[in-house]
Amino acid sequence: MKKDTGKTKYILLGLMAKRPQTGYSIKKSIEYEFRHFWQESFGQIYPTLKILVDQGFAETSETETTQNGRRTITYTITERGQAELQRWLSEVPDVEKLRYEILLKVSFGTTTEPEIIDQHLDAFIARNEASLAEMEGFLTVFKDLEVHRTDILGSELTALCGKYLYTAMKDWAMEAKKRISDQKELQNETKNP
Amino acid sequence: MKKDTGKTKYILLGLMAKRPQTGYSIKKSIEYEFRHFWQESFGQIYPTLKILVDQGFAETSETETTQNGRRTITYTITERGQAELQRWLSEVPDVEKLRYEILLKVSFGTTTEPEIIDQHLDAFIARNEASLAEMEGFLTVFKDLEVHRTDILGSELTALCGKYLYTAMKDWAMEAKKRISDQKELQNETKNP
DNA sequence: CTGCTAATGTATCATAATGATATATTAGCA
DNA sequence: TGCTAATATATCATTATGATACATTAGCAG
Repeated sequence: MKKDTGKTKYILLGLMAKRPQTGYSIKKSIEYEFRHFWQESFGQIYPTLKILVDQGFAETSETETTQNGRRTITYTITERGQAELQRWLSEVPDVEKLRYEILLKVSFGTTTEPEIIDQHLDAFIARNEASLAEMEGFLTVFKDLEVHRTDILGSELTALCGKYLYTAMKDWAMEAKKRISDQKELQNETKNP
Repeated sequence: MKKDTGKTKYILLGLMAKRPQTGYSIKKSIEYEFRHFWQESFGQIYPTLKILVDQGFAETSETETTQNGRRTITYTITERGQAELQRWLSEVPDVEKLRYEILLKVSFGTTTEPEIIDQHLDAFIARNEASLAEMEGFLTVFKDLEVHRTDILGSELTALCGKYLYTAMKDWAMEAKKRISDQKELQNETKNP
């Protein structure tokens, strides 16, 4: 009987609050704006949309065939859905969950395989620099838009978070490389005095 | 037939490579050292340990009753397990997965509920400051240890990553608070000129 | 105008991960 | 003596992930 949906429910409601959405457009929106901090799969999105309708938080304007002839189901948030979104917003957010595989490798491999770890760190730095550039691109776009447009502040703060995060991770990786190479030198000195 | 175990397998192997472990000690080790960047549940650990034995990557020295009389199963990494660990170490690590619920709330709520978001950000800052202090505590301990001990470099780099991360997140949240309050002021000015 | 690929769209499934809970023993402490 | 916390193994329902299947259409190259 207890049909709940974890956190997926709320990102769907939040996106529907901006405009009606299809399952596909929700997936694309998350990939575009939240990819770096949140991810959802079709396997979560479609079933959750159905549950939201069951619970009265969303409505379908099922246009079996759109102007193009392609079958689409558009979901719109209801008033109850709006209320549910507000209720969730006022709750204290959960502690964030991270899974940094590179950290496991660094931790387990620095002493045995310093060269490999060094390569991983190089790739990690490149990846973080790319993300950083993406975030700065967003921020430039937002800055160019009208100052008084309040509806973009949310997106701006998301990009800003990315900027801080990716800068920090890049800096960490550079420092890590240095410490690993320092250690290697130290070991060489002890061997060949 | 295809019995795989995702990433859980490798953190278990990595920890077993340091010393033989029980399921419980693995859980505690992860909570102690990797909590901030990786988490595993008993629901993953115990079944995975069995699979590792099946696959020949670990061995049990099943002491049905230890010195204390409590039943424990100690798992030791095998040579095959060591090889598997090395194989994984040399693979390019996956892109990290994050789930920052606060970011969703900030994104969906800044304009409609600025006061609530401000409170969430305060709590977020406090939480990140606490984690930062924890990381700095670790780093102090490591610095006090012998310089030539290479086996702690991994742990040190983990803590350092935390230091960078939590500093960045704290700074972001402070900046976010400022921008939200700036926006509120702007709105008030337009209302009462 | 034909054929190819990419994008849009809905949907499911096996696998993996989470969180809670059950069970039992022992250590420490008031 | 009785309480709570820690140690230890284990399972289960719920959630989440990643891959795949299927169908249509838009755009483009030959």
